[in-house]
Amino acid sequence: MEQYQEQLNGIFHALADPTRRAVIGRLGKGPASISDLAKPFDMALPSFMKHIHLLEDSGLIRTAKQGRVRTCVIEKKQFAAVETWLDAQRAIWEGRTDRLEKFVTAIQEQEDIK
Amino acid sequence: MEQYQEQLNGIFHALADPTRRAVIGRLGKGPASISDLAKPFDMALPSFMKHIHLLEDSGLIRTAKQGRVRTCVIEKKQFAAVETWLDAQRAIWEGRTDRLEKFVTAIQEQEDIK
DNA sequence: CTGATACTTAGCCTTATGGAACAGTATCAA
DNA sequence: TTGATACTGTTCCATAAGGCTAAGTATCAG
Repeated sequence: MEQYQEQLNGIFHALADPTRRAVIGRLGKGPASISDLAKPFDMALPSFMKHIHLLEDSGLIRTAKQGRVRTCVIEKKQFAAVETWLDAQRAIWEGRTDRLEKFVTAIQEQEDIK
Repeated sequence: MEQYQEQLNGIFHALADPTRRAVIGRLGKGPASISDLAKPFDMALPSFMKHIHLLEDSGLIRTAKQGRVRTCVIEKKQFAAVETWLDAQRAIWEGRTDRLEKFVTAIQEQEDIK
């Protein structure tokens, strides 16, 4: 539960940068290598790599190296955390008291205490 | 369009902090004053205010002062931007070529160039 | 084996973030 | 009118974020 919060921190932070959102957009069309991904950006490779690392740490993408090429893939499952959070908010707005809301208000309470 | 990107920067950044998400969660239940909102957090008021300002700048909440009390309200409409972006990503994943995707790939292209 | 390619590592720099303290200002309540 | 309440403004601090260059490593192509 606390872990869910940290997951959200990472995901939202990752999505807060336009470069990283663009990478997500690109990877939505299929896997790509680092240099392919980096091409459209006017940025030194090491700088770009930081974005990739951050995306990977957030769980939004996965990467693997084959020979000298690192290939990146989108991790669609991870986006569910955002969906869940949004749904949770709507549940609160609508005063719903179903299982989803209970799950969420529990988290919310945890958060409030902390 | 460029504006949409900056909106997303602000929103995602705002949501990347657990204190701010907790405030959103609380405001989902109804309006509240600054000090009511701040109560659950072990944080000096000026520090807390920064979160409020940031949330307000992102458009996720609105605030107004009456006498000495500033009341905060959630701005549900603003969450639509996140929804739109998520839908857009799914549209890309699914290779959809409807209007939504066209809108989004246009944005994506813009982003890629920049 | 040698050069080019594709990252990686390491360090540096500037600005932003998230926290603090402390001192104000402006209501409201008595 | 005086004290408490509810912010607000200012300044400071440590760390993280996002960029850079320069140098290093590890394939792969010839």
